[in-house]
Amino acid sequence: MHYIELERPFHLDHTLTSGQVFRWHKNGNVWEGIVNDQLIQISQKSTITCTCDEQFLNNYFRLDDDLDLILSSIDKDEHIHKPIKTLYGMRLIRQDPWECLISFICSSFNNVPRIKLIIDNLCREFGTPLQHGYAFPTPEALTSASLDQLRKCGTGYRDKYIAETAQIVASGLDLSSLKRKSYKMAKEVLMKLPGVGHKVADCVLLFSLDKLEAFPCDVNIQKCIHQFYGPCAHVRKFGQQYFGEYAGYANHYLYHYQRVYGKR
DNA sequence: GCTGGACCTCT
DNA sequence: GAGGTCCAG
Repeated sequence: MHYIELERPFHLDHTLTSGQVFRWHKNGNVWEGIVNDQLIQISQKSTITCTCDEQFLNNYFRLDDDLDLILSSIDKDEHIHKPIKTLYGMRLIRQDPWECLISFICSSFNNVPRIKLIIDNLCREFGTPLQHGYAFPTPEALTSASLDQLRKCGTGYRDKYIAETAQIVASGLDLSSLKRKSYKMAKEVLMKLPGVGHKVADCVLLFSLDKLEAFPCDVNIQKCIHQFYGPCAHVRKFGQQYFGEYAGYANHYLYHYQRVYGKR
């Protein structure tokens, strides 16, 4: 067990409950999740207690991002200021691109509890058994699954998207290599995959491919933007231009704040 | 490039 | 109705 004193702002609960990852759950005050085939346990009081080392934390939770600098750059008005104050310390996570891609293909026209259920099922049925739980299924493992098996996991009409995308990735599409491409180029590649439109592509770019200018537009974000900044035809374009190179952080603060505090 | 309808599944 | 995408027109 590692005890780590962080000098940078970090709020574990906000980060893990903000809807960017689907395989973490909280036992008492300890978060448990499987990342890269490893069971990670982590809790936060004044310091971090974790089964993983500091290097893992820095990479996975993007502690190398200068959060204060980023937040001050997106802190343009009262509408974003409130989420920033309330959720201060929330960070984007650097996920595995493949897991992120399949997770967000499952997210279309769906809700978070069901997304989690589908992913749990896929891991149990097609993931390598580990000491505690299951690894996320490999592209090859999902390629060998029948549509019927996928659908039994609760994927619904997304079964064929998953199967076809797995086939393409297993055939040699290197998702990680998209990190070296521009936002625009990487997005073009992603949007050729079945089940991947603008929104899913932007989630994968933001949460796993280091494209912090990505601005995923779901119904919540559209509601926020229209409510705060008036009707505009192109919400994504507006968000990226208004908030700049860290638009993705602005997006996620708005999104999570809207989900937790914006319900009426 | 834009618009409207269908779509698994479960509350 | 739920964190959209696909297909036609």
